[in-house]
Amino acid sequence: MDDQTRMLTGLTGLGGLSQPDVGDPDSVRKQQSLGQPQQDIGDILQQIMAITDESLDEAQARKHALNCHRMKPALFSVLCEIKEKTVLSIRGVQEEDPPDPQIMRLDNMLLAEGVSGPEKGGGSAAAAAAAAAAGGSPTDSSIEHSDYRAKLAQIRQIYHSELEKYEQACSEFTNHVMNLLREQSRTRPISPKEIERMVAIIHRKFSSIQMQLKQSTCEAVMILRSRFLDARRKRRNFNKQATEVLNEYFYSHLSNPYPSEEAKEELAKKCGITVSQVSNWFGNKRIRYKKNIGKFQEEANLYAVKTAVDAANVSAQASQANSPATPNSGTETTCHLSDPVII
DNA sequence: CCCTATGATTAGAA
DNA sequence: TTCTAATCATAGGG
Repeated sequence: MDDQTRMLTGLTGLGGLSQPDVGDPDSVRKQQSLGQPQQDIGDILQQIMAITDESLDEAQARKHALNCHRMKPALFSVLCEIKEKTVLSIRGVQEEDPPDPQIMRLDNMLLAEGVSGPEKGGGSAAAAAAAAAAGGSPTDSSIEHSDYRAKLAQIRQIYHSELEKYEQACSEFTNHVMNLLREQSRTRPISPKEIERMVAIIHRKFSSIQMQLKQSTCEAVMILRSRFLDARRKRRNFNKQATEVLNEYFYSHLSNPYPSEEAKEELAKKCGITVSQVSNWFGNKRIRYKKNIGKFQEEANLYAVKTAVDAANVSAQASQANSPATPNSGTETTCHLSDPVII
């Protein structure tokens, strides 16, 4: 609408070209009043005022008339020429900005914290449940962990929905502007470069909003993290079962108590703790055992017996599966003798 | 309270 | 990088 007005006034300014098409009812009076500038301005004002009263259909009709005017191509080429001259000055304004280091830093942090990027473990609740199930019984540490994860997931969700909203708004706005420019390009010359520039400006504006979002998300994660670390400082002992599993492994590999990465992972899963906790445990255990072997002798014997008993139980269970009434399933030999079973 | 056990953190070595 | 060794900070028992 605004552009139409400009177009119309522009044309009238170029020697009343539009008047025959526009159908100005006051054209006669206007010609008469050429010698009186005040009167002329009054007419123009009236015309302008009249435009605002026009219905959309009328405006559309005017636009169409304008586009079909016989002088239009000539005018258009003149405008193109003018544009050609002025575009050089516009080009100088164009600035090239490399990826903002600030936003890159924020991106990296969000990625590292698992807020952006691919979803890990498919949500906090599922992950916590999986951890609890793997560990047999849910430990305090896993509860705290799940709490942290839940909070992080919440932040993550908000971040993503906001980001999506911004992106949608940005593309919508860009589309709108592009359509507007395309529409305008029928009546005034617009180079693709200009459209590109416009889009870049819009994107810059929106990315500055995104940066704010990223910044506040980072802050939220930092606060959550510090609170979680504080909570973690309240050390919880591992549950009995976990300690047993770890000790069993330790004493049955006493000659080389260095579990491989895979073994650590399995132990972690069995105990419902993290791999680094397993590493910490073995680190502590090795050094403390080495420092005072005597103190741990009793424990060592206990676990040596335990593993032996467990082994016996395993074979006993295997035999019981076929004859549950077996009273003394002591050794492998008795098992073999009482049951002709494949183990 | 104190004392010991124990999980976590750290610097530095391998 | 992982591992050691020292150390910190808390849990838990008396």
